[in-house]
Amino acid sequence: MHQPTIIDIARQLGLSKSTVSRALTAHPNVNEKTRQRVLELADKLDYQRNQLAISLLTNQTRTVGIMVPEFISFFFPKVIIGAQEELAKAGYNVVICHSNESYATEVTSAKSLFASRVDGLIVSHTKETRNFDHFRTFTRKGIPVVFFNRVWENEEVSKVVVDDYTGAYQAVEHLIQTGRRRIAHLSGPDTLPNSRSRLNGYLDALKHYDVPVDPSLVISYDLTLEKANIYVNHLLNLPEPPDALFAINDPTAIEALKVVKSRGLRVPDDLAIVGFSDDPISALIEPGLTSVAQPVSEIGQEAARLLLAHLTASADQPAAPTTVTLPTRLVVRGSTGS
Amino acid sequence: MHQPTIIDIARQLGLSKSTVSRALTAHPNVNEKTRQRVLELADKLDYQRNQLAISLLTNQTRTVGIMVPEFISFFFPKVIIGAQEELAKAGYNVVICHSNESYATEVTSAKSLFASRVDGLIVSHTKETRNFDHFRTFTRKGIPVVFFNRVWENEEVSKVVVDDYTGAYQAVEHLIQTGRRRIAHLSGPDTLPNSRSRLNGYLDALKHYDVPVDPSLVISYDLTLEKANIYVNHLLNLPEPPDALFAINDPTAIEALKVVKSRGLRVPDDLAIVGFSDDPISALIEPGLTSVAQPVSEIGQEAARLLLAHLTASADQPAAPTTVTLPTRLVVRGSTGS
DNA sequence: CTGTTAGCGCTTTCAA
DNA sequence: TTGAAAGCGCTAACAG
Repeated sequence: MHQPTIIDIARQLGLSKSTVSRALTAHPNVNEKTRQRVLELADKLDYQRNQLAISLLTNQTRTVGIMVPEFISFFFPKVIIGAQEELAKAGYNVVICHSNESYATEVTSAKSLFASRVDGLIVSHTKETRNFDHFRTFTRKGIPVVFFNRVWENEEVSKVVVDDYTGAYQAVEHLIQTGRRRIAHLSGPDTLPNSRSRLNGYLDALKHYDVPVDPSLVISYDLTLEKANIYVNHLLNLPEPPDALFAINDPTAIEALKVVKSRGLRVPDDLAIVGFSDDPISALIEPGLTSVAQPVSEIGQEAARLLLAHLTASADQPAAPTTVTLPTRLVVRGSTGS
Repeated sequence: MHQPTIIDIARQLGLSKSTVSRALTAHPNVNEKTRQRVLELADKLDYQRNQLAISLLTNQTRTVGIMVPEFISFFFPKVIIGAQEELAKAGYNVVICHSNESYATEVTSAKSLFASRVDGLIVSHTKETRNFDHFRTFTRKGIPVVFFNRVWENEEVSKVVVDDYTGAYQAVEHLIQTGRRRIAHLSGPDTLPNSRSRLNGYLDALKHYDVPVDPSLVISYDLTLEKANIYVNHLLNLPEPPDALFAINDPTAIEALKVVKSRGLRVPDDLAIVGFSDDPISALIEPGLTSVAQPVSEIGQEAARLLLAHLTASADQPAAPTTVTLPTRLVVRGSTGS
């Protein structure tokens, strides 16, 4: 099972390996006839270049790592595809790692990506991540890291986020303007910046419309569906239950919808519901789920563009860390209206 | 931005790089004190081993490539996660490629994975793939390739499939037993083996129950939702429209459901619908979609196990190509019953 | 246009 | 227990 190398080709053709290398890499300084002979034999031997050797030598792999906490929901796969398209145009390959929301796995993956010398990193971290040392390993060595969705706060790295605050604000505004007063919020862990931004949007909308904030209607939880189920039931069991729910994301909102239905209540009459991200499922269920849409593919594209900017920047002319904020858009469906 | 190497450590400690290498790789023949000194300095310098160099030398990357045609639907991500879990246990990393159903992309990805010397491959090919030479590059060099879902036919490679035939048979049997006689089938391209198996299950079920086969009710298409929409409308416009539809997959079935509803018809009264794969969405929509469930994670785990068997087999004791067939299970919901 | 040489970072004999 | 040397497959000066 010996894999042919340029030395095999060189020997069989009575050439030096440099010439073979040149012929194979479309180097100008090679006799056209020589190149033909090399190409032919390479084809015949089914020669496949060894990228490991090249990367070791050139000190670049032309590979980018993408780290996400999960990729079962539509969001992360779509971001990845968006990023991959941009990266592919520039000749970069992509290695995808999903941590399954586990900090330990994230650290291991980061180490492994570093060991295989990726040229850059695009990251949305786990909900457990509080220590970012495994990413500092990269930045300290000048390997660019771009965050999206869940971003490394107070750090000089490029980031792509959406306007979570305004998205949340508009969602709650919509609920108020359609007559709701007791609006609950199922929020994510406050380690996640986007979770906090959405909470702030919620609070400010209430404030702006003089709707009193009831702390018992604001619950922060760990984003598991089991907990969502428990908390929605808890809210509905309250002596004064909410008349609306703004959920941190669509899976939570859909879980809420199931709970409401299973209790024989109606959406939106008994509880209006708004989600976040506009998962395609939202349009398929009944009633349709009102949701704050994010430009998902664009997030990936933007992250890739920022990374490429850093990748192509020269050492003496480094690209400055940039934060790109993309707009959200409220999509109104049956879960909040008629 | 110089990355420290074992030579840096060796120099600073007045050792040879061999000793440093031994200390770092937990080799037994190193003085414990020496090891401590090395480990300490490595930590201080933030030394990270260069996997490229190791792979080049050892001729193994401990990396496995997984190639899928898409990963927006729940199926492929879940297979990947299942495979990844198994592979991680054995100390293998995973590189994920999605071809976006493009043959050209698949070929490019395969070349790139080969160039970076993955130790093995797990593949579900695109619907366009008819030429498998890019996979033969691997098998010919003794690099194991395991197919799943969409498999390389008539080839001595390991495969993981589900019992598509029986799944389809039971779906159609269920439709017949609940009183349907004009059962349409939206089938996939006949380049895909599983598509043909499902078609055969459909045909045999009709035959077994003496339901005449009407060729105008069997439509093979390219799996795009736009076409699905057109063909469902076409079927409903027939002078004698079908009273049931067996769809090749859940997205198609859900598209059909939307079409039926948009025409003011009812499911299942006017058209009963069955899908394939039991996408989680199927339980969320109304009516719930009857579907043939596959053991998705197990497909990935099984594929990983087969690959590992090949990976750990010695050259003189190679693992034999094996085909694993996993069972399907009909999940009945509102789209075919009350 | 082609060959020679050095070396990317690491592991692994073979000697000491 | 440690060091010296060879070499994985390749590219890139430098000479010729």
